[in-house]
Amino acid sequence: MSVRRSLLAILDQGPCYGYQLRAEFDRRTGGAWPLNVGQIYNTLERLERDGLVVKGDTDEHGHVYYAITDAGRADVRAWFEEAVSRPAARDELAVKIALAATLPGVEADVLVAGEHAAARERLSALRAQDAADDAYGAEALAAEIVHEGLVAQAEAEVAWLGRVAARLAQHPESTRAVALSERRPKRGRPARVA
Amino acid sequence: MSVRRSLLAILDQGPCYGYQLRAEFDRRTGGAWPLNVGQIYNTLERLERDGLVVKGDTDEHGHVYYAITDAGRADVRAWFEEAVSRPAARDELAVKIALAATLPGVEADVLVAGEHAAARERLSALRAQDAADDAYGAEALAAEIVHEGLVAQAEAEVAWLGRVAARLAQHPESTRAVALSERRPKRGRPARVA
DNA sequence: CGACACATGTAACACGTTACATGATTTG
DNA sequence: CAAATCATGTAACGTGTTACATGTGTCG
Repeated sequence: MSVRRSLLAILDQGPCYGYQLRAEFDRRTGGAWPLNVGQIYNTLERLERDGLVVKGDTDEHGHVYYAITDAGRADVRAWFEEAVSRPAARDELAVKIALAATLPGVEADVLVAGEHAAARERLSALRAQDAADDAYGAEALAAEIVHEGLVAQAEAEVAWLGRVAARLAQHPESTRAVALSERRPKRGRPARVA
Repeated sequence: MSVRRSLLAILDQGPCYGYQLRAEFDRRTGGAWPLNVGQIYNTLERLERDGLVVKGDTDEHGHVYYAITDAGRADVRAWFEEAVSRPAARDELAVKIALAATLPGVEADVLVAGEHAAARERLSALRAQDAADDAYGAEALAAEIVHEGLVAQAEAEVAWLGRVAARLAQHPESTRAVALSERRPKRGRPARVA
């Protein structure tokens, strides 16, 4: 949903053609998450199908411009007005760690140590690189915002993994991993209620 | 990729039937990210198609068991051995904030304030709830690990959004938002190189 | 000329997600 | 009995992602 909404938000500034959209997206998000061009055209087709943009004419250079519609504008406004829903997606790392800690036969401590090291390395790499590479003004601001976000997330991850490692060290595997449950219809956690 | 791998990791403990897999996944991930049952059967089909599991016979209760194959075991081992790739996905919040900060006409300060408030609320809610509800032993451990991860992430998000808000307050919109670029083939960021 | 960036597009696929249909069994 | 849970499955869809085909223009 992120790419789709982003393209729409950019188109809210005025008609754009495909390649231009990628450039705009890239410079406005600091170049993290590079976007495959093919996806732009794909997404534009779907946006048109849904009535959020319309395909305009081709200009003298052969550029095919797309323009946002009223419905599209409404969608953008809604996106910017509502807060994003969190935690949106299953976090692969969290899921993996949780499973590793509870599945017998998995060396959770080793696994966590590995992830911890990897996280620390990512953090170092992030800190080493200058956020505002060659950018100026607003583009530099965007790059810095994104960069700071990535750093904050990496820091949190490192701290969390450290705590997990400590926790696991206290519990021997035999008291932490648990085999598959036998059928136990009512026992165990009751059904989730809203 | 997270669900698929998780189911495979559970099946590595022994044959399971669909409903059982959901229960195992749920209790081993602390009940965050509840999993739709339909998805289990879906995923099992795809895993079988890829030769990572095989569909076994039906037992006396009508339960259809699936068993992992050697290829499946190799896949699980690889998952547990390699560190997850990060930052994996485009972070919707980061993308949204970055775009809001650079697109003219978007009240980025208001938007960030809203997200900041929402993030603080999420953090409060997380802190209010007891991680290990009614769980015991290993299941409680899993729930706590996941819970701590969510808290750490929420804390990082709150701190980051606070910094972003401060940053935006220093820059008036006129110096931060930037209109769509005119065609500038060579100027601007050079093409990404590996 | 040859390489490369610019530019548009198509086709296929992966994973995740939900809605729905169906039936057996349990339990208040 | 009725409602809820257990259980299996199907069909459809959404976004994201990649690989590929194709052509123009530019520059060393």
